[in-house]
Amino acid sequence: MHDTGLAEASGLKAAGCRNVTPVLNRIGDKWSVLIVMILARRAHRFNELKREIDGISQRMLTLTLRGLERDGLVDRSVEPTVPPRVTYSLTELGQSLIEPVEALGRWAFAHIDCIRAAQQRFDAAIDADVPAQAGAPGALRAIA
Amino acid sequence: MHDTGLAEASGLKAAGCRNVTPVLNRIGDKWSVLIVMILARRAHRFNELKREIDGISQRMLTLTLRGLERDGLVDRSVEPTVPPRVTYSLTELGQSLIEPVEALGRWAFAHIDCIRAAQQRFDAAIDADVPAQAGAPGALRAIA
DNA sequence: CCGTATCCTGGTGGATACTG
DNA sequence: CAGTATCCACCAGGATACGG
Repeated sequence: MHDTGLAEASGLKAAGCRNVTPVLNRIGDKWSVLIVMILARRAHRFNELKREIDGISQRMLTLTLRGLERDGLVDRSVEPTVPPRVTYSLTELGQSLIEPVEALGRWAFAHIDCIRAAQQRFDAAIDADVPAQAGAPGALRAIA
Repeated sequence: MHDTGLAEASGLKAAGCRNVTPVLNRIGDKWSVLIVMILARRAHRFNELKREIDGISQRMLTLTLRGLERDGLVDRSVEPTVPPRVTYSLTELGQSLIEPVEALGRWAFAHIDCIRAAQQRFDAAIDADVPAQAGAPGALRAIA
């Protein structure tokens, strides 16, 4: 395992985390990654995105798009026709994000079964330990 | 319908996203990645983690740890001494997460300046467009 | 030391109605 | 079409107190 990166002893610990955190906040939110992945295929217009995602509110689409634009990941171009024609696309920076995100996606895809199995084992163990009746004070089990 | 690669040029549709989303919810939360990265260096005991993170509440530490354990990323071992000695460490699965997360970390580190520059440009443009007086209805600008 | 139970607040995000 | 403005429900998560 090459250790070129973050987890190296002391140096990058705090520094590395402080750099990753804001990025995580962005890609960790409900819609950003999804939008980036959709725009990775091709540029989309506003309502095109809204239809494709379906489940997102206008508000959140606008907000997320603004955030991505602010971070320089997405480009917003307006053709001053009437009605206005607004097209969203990935910037170079945005495209460079695809690779690490896909790496994560591949990891998720590769291990999803493993994770689900672990979850079921865990939940089963809980039930075994706690044959408790309804209403009994549980053990912080808001996990399930 | 097994799509081996997540995002071939045109690929990555809903199926891929549904696999990534739960993972994103985990690594996207406030503490999970941080904990995983700390445990990547060495196993820690509960209060050791609490001290190292400092800013986290017991509640969230417990909750996050439980979540990671449930997903099979973290192993919790209790030595039945008194007082109890509980040690948390990464499982194999947990260790395999380090690589893609570090990839993201490297991306963040490499582009953080670029992002901050974009943000400042964006904010400056907003201020230029809106020399508005205080109290004026702004344009969804809860971004800054 | 390692948690759990309870209370409470602030922010996230959905629904809805309105505009250019 | 492409947003904005406003209201509101929900719950993540901090503070605190207690228990094995």
